Amino acid sequence: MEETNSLIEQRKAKLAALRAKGIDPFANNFRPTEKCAAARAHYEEGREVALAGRITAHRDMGKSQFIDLKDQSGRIQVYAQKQTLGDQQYDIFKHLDLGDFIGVRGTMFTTKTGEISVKLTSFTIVAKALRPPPEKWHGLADTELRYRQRYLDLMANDDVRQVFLARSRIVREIRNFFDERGYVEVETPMMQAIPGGAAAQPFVTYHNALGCNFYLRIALELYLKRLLVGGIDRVFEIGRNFRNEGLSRKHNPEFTMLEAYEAYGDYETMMELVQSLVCRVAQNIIGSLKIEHKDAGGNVTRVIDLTPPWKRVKYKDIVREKAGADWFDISPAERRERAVKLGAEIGKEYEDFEVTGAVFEKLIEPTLIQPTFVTHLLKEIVPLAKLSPDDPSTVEVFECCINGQEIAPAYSEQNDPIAQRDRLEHQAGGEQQKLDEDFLVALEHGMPPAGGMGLGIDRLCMTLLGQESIRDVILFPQLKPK
RNA sequence: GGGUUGGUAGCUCAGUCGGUAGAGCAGCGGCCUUUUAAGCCGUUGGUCCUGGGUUCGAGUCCCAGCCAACCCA
Repeated sequence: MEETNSLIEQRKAKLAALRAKGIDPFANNFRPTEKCAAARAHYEEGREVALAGRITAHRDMGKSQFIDLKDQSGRIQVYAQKQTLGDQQYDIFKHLDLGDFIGVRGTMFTTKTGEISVKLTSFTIVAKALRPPPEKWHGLADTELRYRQRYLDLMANDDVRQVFLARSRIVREIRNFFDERGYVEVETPMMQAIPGGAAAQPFVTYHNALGCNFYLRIALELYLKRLLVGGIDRVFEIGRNFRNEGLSRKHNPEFTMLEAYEAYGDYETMMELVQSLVCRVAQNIIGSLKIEHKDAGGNVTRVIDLTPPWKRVKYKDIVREKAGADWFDISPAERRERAVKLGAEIGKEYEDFEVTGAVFEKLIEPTLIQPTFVTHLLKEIVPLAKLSPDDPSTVEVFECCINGQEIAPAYSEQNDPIAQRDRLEHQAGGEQQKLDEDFLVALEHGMPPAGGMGLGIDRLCMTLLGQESIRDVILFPQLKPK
């Protein structure tokens, strides 16, 4: 059913009136010569310009009109006089609506209040808007409308638009970084018969012609390692992962992951890489290594200082610090009891290492606001990494935490096919179909030793752009269909 | 899954103790040829999220549901 109201009816009537005058309200015959921001930047009294954009404000002075014209680059004021346009054209111009797209030709001048403007000589309606735009001063505030109809959010809220333009620049800068380091960007399957590389619930879909189920990928890892086997020594991918889990301020079911693998590197190589990457992006895109996060009132709530070198701490050490120096010496039952006492939620089915993991997640991770590499996690947590030679209960791994969130895990990749099979079989717990046999075959053909890392692009953007919700760095976050 | 808060005009929001549904912006008409959240005068516009209930009477109180944000799991 088509929803309607009197404002839409009025605009449709205007549309019909324009057509009755022989005007095409959706004419595609206007070619702007420059953007609004460029026109303002290259001001020259009397210079002729042709600009196109949306009408975002309208000030009626009787025999003259002011409008604000806005395109992707910014806004510029357009001034129309009855005298220069003639009665007919002036009347049409006067009855344009907020939200309409028009093309304008005119000459540049400065008003007596000092605003660079365009004195209109002619205009073309290129897209009539049939619905009114959001309120000009307060913008669009309703979160549900902002997410469901993001185009309204982008048109009304300039700070929102800036966030997404910055996200685009961040991703481009990441690509430049890897390109300069000789990495090859690839694309691997999103639909996988066996979803591997992480512990997460996948989404299932069905392929009609092949007659079988596929899973949407939960990680990029196993395919990128196949490429190491194939001889692509430095490889990365930026792409969507899908995890069938709850939604929250920090979780969207589909999210963007960066993974990178470098042959003959290890987790230390990756540590340097993550630190350099994040610092470079911050410096070049945000313009600073000190990132301010603000509350709704604009007060600075915390400052994240990315200045290297970042703090390093071993997982066991930081756990001992918060959970007791004897944490790893007491019995699993005692650990469980103490974890509960410390306020961690412990599921009945949790294994011993998961109890420690819960303590880390609940008590430690949220406190790691400044960038910190937590290294040498327990081997059970990361089955695809190499064991540490000096403590084989841990692996050569780090988890990079910033802003109280994990944003980048990395490790020295396990390339011993027999050890890898043992670890994966142990993790699968006898469920043979969960084993990606082809990945193990690939390893048996020989994979060079390598360092690998993953980095959540959405969370990096939250951190760098001062956003407290993942929905504010994803253009169309998942919502329940209405 | 649990808790808290919210859903009123196209948008941003008021709505008192249960008693005729309000403002600003936007729209429409009028005045104004350098305004800029333009101004002034007039004016249109409502499934008060949905469905029940209580009541002489419900935007308001009660119950159930839907959607969202936040917190917790």
